[in-house]
Amino acid sequence: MNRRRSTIAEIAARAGVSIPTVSRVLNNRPDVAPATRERVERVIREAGYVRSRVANALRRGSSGIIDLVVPDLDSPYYFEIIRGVEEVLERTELRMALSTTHDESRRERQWLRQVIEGATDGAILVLAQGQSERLDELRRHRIPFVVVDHRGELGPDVPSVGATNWAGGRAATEYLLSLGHRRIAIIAGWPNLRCSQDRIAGYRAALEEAGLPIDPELIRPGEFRQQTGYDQTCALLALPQPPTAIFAGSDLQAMGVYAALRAHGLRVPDDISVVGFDDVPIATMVSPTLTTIRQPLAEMGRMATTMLLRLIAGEPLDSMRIELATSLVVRESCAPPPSPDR
Amino acid sequence: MNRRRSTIAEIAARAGVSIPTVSRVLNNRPDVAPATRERVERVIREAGYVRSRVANALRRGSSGIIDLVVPDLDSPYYFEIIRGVEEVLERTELRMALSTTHDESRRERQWLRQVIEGATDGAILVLAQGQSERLDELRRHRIPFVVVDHRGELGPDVPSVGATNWAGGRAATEYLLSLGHRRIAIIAGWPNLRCSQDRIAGYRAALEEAGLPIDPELIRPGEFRQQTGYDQTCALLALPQPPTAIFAGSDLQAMGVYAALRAHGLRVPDDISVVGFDDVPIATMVSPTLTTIRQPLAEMGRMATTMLLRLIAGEPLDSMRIELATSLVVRESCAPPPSPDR
DNA sequence: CATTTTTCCGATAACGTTATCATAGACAGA
DNA sequence: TCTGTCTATGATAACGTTATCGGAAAAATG
Repeated sequence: MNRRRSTIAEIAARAGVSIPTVSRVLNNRPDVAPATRERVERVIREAGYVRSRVANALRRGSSGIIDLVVPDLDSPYYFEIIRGVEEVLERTELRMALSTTHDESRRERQWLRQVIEGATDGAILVLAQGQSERLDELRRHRIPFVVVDHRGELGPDVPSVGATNWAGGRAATEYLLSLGHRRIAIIAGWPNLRCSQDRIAGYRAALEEAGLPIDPELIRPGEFRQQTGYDQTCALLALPQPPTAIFAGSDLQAMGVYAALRAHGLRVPDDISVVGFDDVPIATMVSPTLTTIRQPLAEMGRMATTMLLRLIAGEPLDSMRIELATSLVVRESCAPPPSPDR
Repeated sequence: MNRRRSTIAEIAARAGVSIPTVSRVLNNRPDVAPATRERVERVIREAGYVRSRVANALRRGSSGIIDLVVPDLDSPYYFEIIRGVEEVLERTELRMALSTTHDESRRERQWLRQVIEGATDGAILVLAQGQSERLDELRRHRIPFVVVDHRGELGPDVPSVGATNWAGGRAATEYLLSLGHRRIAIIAGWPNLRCSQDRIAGYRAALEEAGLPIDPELIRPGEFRQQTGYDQTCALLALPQPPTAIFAGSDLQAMGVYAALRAHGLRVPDDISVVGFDDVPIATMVSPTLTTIRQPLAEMGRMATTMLLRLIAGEPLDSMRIELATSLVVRESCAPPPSPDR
């Protein structure tokens, strides 16, 4: 059929109008006579014309693309966020460009260059530590952006969406305390991550409020991966006085905890209770189903996108930093500690 | 600092050369004197110049973006494919635009319009049924594309990547037969999906080869979701002569099977064996870990991307249709059937 | 030294759209 | 009828690049 991509000029010629008039029709401008509009629209339809976004972008200065940058694609955690972003974006004309940093310094600059070159309308960043110099660079290029769940320190003027980590840490601990647990271990993320610190602080607050001592042996650092859960659980079980409950830093970690406990012949929740963090889909699929602190990840993605859309539109933000509430989701993985006569 | 985005013209003026020369430096053309090149490069660096991809795209006719279209973002299945695509793309200068169809006819046209308007360099499509008219439209617009795991009938001239579903269905069935099972149920996807048909055909082939009768009651259709696994398992258990093994159509479905069996007080694999399909990460996290037919999803994504890159480069494809091998991954969810005296 | 080739660089014209401004005609009010 | 608004349209110039061509030095060749 039509080999080449048809242009606005062809349509204009065929419809017997000028080029700007076609443009006006395409953009639904009011100043076109109804008869003309109809004629042009018919020609457009017949020719199977599709307008070039590129040319549009060049002239208009906005590309219709927003960038979503995540550290990795290896955890359901990120996918939930991606889903939230997509949900909002699919109702707009914007496309989502997805890229990863892998936290390598080699690639650090690369994504930034890609983002800036790409004439993004804006960016949503799910970053690991630091990288605040990168943010400066984005700002210098006047690229609107929102940071999701930044794990480091963030300036007060940086638009960001997070979750109430402190409250989550406290809620999980309080719940375990209410079941009667007195030796509760917490496996966190890297100690230099803000969210880890917050959760540990919440954990300490709950213990202190209950008048219980804090045993540094029961606070274990690590990564948010399965392996960490496994390893640290083994270490905890080797303690002279092992914990009766383990609060993991992520649901993935909790899966590692499950595996380690099974390997030691311990049953959840009869012998030991487990609480996760995140509430990703797996939590409902394992047995026993995992009691966890829900982070509204998809909603964080949605919220960040909504904020970004406002920034792009030039509207002011109600608040620079938004923290969505975490909540305790009780399932089957917790029970009162085994009777002390054991 | 510099408020506006700097252009090639500014660089040219500052370096005392013409605009095309700057362009030549940017594109590493050989016909630039070393001294000039160095001078221009220095100015570029000092000015913090980044070239406009949009203008480049308009002039060159290629946008540097490839589209990845998936039906949904609600299954680890798609994420594995996305990961594979990303792995290849991150080594190139191309960006990935991710969008979903949700299999709604309302959105069907929309993604297509987005893809075509967006001046994509190419597209990778993970589609549900049908939609071959859409493919025609892409072809008409000369947009290179590759289809991943198309679930319907595909013309022989359509570049596509799939998995050996028939072999997978057969391998799973043979494995269960080798353990001594004689009543094996299969839960598949929609009967009109090609992959479902293939797997069922593989299942039948294995049974026939073993000289066993095929009981239509044991072949259950459904979706690839967890709920289907649960529902169909309940139905199977209600049979006068229930199966001793269940071959699920996806790992997610298998999770539903697990849940239903637990609800009926049956143990895996002691009372009943389960095999999944896909081998997504969950398979290793549940207990017992899931024996499954591995589909190399990430590799399918990688392969599709590699093929697309060739198409974009104008190189010929070795083969239009590539099927990657499925393989049986033996874990803990299968055992010989319980002794018949039960 | 004259001639050819090579190397480097600049003028200019695209790419396909939209914004700006100007203008022709229609219509109302005096 | 004249003047002044309003409406619909067209000419033209951008947006920031790259491709094409031509030409001036510089280098190679006779």
